[in-house]
Amino acid sequence: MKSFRIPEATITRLSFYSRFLVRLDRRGIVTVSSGEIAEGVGVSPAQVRKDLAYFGEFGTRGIGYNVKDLMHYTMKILNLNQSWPLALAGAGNLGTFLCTYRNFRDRGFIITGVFDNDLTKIGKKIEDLTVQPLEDMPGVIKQSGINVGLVAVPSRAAQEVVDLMIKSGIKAILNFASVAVSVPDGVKLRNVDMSVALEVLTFRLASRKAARGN
Amino acid sequence: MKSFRIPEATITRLSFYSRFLVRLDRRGIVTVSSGEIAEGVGVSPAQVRKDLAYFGEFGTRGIGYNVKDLMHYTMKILNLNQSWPLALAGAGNLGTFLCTYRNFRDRGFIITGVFDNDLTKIGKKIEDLTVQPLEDMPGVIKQSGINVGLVAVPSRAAQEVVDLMIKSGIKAILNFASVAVSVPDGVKLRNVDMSVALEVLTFRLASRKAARGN
DNA sequence: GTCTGTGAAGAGTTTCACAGCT
DNA sequence: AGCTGTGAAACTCTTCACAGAC
Repeated sequence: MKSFRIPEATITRLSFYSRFLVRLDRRGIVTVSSGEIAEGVGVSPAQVRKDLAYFGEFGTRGIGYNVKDLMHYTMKILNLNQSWPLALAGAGNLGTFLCTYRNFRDRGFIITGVFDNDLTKIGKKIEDLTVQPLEDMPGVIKQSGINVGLVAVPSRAAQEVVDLMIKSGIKAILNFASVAVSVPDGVKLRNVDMSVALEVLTFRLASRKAARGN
Repeated sequence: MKSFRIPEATITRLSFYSRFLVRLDRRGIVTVSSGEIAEGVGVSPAQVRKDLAYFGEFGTRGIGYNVKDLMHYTMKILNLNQSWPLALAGAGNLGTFLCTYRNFRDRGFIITGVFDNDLTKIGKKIEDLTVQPLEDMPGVIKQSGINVGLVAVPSRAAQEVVDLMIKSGIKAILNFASVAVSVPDGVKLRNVDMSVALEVLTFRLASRKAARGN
């Protein structure tokens, strides 16, 4: 544990390394080299070593890394050795899907409350959850000590919901609405927009004739 | 139109600029400055100007940019002045959600075929689509001239489905499975993993006590 | 005065290449 | 011999700051 500001990209890759190590561990593999990790997640071996070096010395020269140990280290760095309760605003198609999304549960993210202000949705059962009125959200967040919120409401309602979450004590927000929302200092925010990813893809696709590959 | 290799990040931002401009245009706003765009999408004004400069000179000094014109330019750069048919593999929770995802349609991405090899899913109606057997996918892709594929199958099946798509003539793939898949040169690939975004968030959340904010 | 377009400086990230340990 | 950990070099991306156009 040494450095100060760790690159965003390093954290993202750490998350991939961690998943890859879980898979190796399940297959009973004991030792792995930076080259094998690199191969498995699609980066360079030096990158893997540099990324890990931000957090300590986890390997053995001449040998590589112990899979179980490194898996635990990466999980610990990402704070995945605990489970994270989540508050979800929005019970439409996206919200409903997120409740069923296994990747969240597999990594310790548990949706604990679903909220909407649409009367036709309140009371609806999604998996083992019941959609609650939005005005109950602050109480539930405070009572359950939830720190992380998911915003899956229409764009026009996003800022309002974000404000309400922050007032309720939420410290980090994953925003699925395709609009920039503002948060005060100290609150972490990330946006996820699946169609942005598609647009990058179609841009590259069409420019492949003009410029060279990729 | 001048530069050669345009940064990934520039394309991503262009996609945000484009959305923001659509919104301005709907509100009847005629002119916008780089500063206002910057404010609206959360980047610096110089960044906005640099990004646009990769593709040409779209503004007027002393005035700013014409909203309608710049909107059209950005759409054209991203190849969104056409509609893109998509092939979707996987009709589970994620696949079903993607069929209903309005952000895709709004930007011209139309899911044209849904495929699965689960007999309990084949024949199921999702919106106006019917789930077809996976073995029919190559035929549909070729016949409809589909270039872009969405992979929403379980991780273990991802590589197999990707290979099938490529054999069928798909040139770009958006992979939602949380596993690295490999594609030959010339095929574009992007991965989307919503829980990675959450993990970056929880990392920052927990390290805020140790280091300084964000 | 306002705001764009851009070369140059600055900051940040990745790759190289090798010393050092097993 | 094999593989990690790491300074230094190379590269990429962002910000600065100002000339030029309105």
